[in-house]
Parts: sequence; structure tokens; C-alpha cells
Amino acid sequence: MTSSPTSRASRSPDGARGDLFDPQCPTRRLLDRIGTKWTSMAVKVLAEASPEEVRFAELQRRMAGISQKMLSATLQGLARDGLVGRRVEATVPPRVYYRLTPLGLTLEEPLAALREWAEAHMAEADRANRRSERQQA
Amino acid sequence: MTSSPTSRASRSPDGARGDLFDPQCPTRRLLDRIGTKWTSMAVKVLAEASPEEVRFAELQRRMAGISQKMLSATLQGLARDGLVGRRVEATVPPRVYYRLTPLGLTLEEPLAALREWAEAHMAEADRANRRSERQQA
DNA sequence: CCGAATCCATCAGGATACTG
DNA sequence: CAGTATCCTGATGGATTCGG
Repeated sequence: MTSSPTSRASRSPDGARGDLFDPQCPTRRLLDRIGTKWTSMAVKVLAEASPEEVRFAELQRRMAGISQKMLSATLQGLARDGLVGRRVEATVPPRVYYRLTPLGLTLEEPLAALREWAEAHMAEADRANRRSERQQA
Repeated sequence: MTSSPTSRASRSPDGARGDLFDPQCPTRRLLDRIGTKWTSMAVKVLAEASPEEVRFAELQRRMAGISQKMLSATLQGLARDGLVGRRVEATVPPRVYYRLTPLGLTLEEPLAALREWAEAHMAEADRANRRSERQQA
């Protein structure tokens, strides 16, 4: 989502205008994460399993359509942010278990609120959309 | 965010596998919208002004860093979804006023919850991030 | 089994210039 | 004033293949 933290921002002909759209805004950065295609789904699936751990392959099954690459990347991102924990069983073949951290669990709440809104109101947004399509045809 | 409704999805050598990652999921579509760079900021600014209307130029001032193109696109998207209303004063030069619809206002609530989470917890996520960076350096 | 690496198509979104 | 049009870039993320 173009997080690009170091966009070139403040660059106008007359020099330092001061950094535009504050590069620190926590909401912006959060949206950059959960807006990423699979992140919020991963949080949801892990939250549903919580406090159980879930293995990589099992996650992939529960998130229909995700590739290994994206599942891996998504989980790494969440792990880096301290939202999920990883546990590796050094057997062969190895088994890797994931679960939400306490921090990750707290995110589930506002995320669930968003899902509820979506389920309650997106149909209406879609109707508005179709109305727009028709009357500009 | 790759909404791409008609991605080529279900295409495996053996034909119809059935559409992958359900194309209907309302939460997915909502995230595709609010994940877009300026949408949630626009909702916030309009919500703060509500029930007052806000003009285009004023919105641009309150959303530091946004270009005319993106402001226009963002507002159009929100208008299409029925989340904001447009009122044109046919003077010259023309004046266009925007405001959240009742539907748009209901979205502010879960969005505010998300912002609160971000302000409360993103610092912790960032700390986790820096830890990760250091220990793999 | 889990994931890293490579390759590649698509697209969000910024800069700039032009209109009614 | 409030857009629209055009051009261009980097990032997202899918497919596929290789490795431990």
C-alpha cells in the first residue's frame, strides 16, 4: 500500500516545507499493515484458534487461496510487529506453530468491529455503487 | 491493494477449481477501500467536521500532502459507495461541498476504534520491530 | 514441511499540465 | 475553484522453483 516511509515528501520548489503527511502517524502505519491483502485474515484465523497454536500448513488450508510465499511473508510481518509468536519444533521435517501474542489478541477486537460493520453495511454500499454505475452509463 | 475483482483466480491446468478466496467477502472489500491511502483520513476529517459540510479546497488543506488527483479520486470512491454526499453550488467559480452520509458516519465508529488501538499499541509494535531488526543484523 | 529466491504482471498513487 | 488527463514510478503479490 505504498507505505514508503521515506517518500520524498516535503519537496516543493521553495525548499523545506516541513514533512508532509506525518511519517509517524500510527494509524497510517496500522492501515498499511492490515490493509495488506492477507494480514487481517491471518489475525482472524489465529484469533479463532486462540489460544491453540496453528501450524503453517493448517493456516494455509484455512486461508483459501493464499500462496506459501504470501503466507510466509504475512506471518513474518506479524511476527516482526510482535503480534504473533512462532514456535519451531526441530523435528524432521520441521513443524512450525503460530499463535497470536497478547498484543495480537487486542488487535482482534477493533478488527472484529470492522468486520461487523462490513457485514452489516457493505451490502448498502454495494447498492449505492450499482446506482452510480447505472446513472452514468 | 489489488482488489482486482476479476483477477483470473480459478485457473489451474485442470480447469474450473472454483473461485479462490471468495470474491464476495465484505470485509475484504471494506479493507480494500479503507486501506487505500487517503480514504480513512478523509472519513476522519469529514467526521470531525460533521454535520458541517467541507469544500474541496478546505479538505485538501486539512489533508496535508494529498494531491488534487487523489483527493478527487478518494472522494469519488466514497461517494460511489454512498459514504459521502456531494453538493454543488453552480456559481462561478463553482463550489463543491462534501459531508458524510448517515452511512458514512456509522463507519467512523469502528474506524475510530482502530485509530485508538493504533495510538495505544503501535509504539509497542515498533519496539518489537526494532528488536527484530537488531537480532538478525 | 516450511520457507527463500526468482520472475513477472498489475496497480496505487505522485508530478505535472490542462479545462469549464 | 474543482476537477480531468497523461505520464511514470515503485510496491504488491501471484506462480514457480529450489533448499534445509
